[in-house]
Amino acid sequence: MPAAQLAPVFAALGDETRWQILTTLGTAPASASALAAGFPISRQAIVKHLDVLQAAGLVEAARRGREVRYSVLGDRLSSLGRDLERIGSAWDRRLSSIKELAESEQ
Amino acid sequence: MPAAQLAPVFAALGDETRWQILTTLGTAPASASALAAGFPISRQAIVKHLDVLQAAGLVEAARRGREVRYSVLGDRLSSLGRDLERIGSAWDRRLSSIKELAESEQ
DNA sequence: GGTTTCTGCAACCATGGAGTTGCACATCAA
DNA sequence: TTGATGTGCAACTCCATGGTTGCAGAAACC
Repeated sequence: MPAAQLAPVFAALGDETRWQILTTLGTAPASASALAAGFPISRQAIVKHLDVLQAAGLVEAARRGREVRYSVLGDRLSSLGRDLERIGSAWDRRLSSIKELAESEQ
Repeated sequence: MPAAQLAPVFAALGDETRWQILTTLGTAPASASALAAGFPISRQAIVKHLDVLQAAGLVEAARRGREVRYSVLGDRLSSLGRDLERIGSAWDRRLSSIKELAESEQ
């Protein structure tokens, strides 16, 4: 039953800025300051977004000297995608069987 | 480039109550009033959630007499899942190639 | 017709979250 | 040592959103 606790992860994905951060990190790992240089918002705002993404397990942080380098976790997104696909097709199967039942009872 | 405009859909999915509504509708279609009977919140709150889900294309509404019956759109969730899976594995491929490059340059 | 049962609209409240600024602390380079 | 760069912490503002209540209108049932 992996359908539980999906909402927090989707909440993390449900922000346009966060998606831009993710796609940027999908290109190459980067620090919060480096990211902030390419965005119209403050470094602190970027850090907050990174915290959210990290809490959702979509990003990992690695300290290297005085800087913290963030990398995207693509496999997490992939497995999430597979979960979604499974759930969606399960719904479809169930609803189509209900439909058939209704039609046969008509 | 289907990576654009994903955030709004995930924003719709990023609410626990909305997930409960979706899974309930995944069992069988229902009206807002019928749904509200099974939730600790008002019918109006349910209606607002259904509006959000409908705007995200995750649910469809069909008027039947005086009631409006909502059904979940499983194929939408499935295709969303496939998109996610694709994006995530693309990130993984790119990052692992960067890693190899860094190691060979070491 | 009268009553019940749905839906629809509007106003309202309160919390969370996205963003800001300011400052202190740590690390690297000169 | 000094300066530059990067991070961490805290307080603050603003508005989107999840929730409420109240009432009016339409459809079904008696």
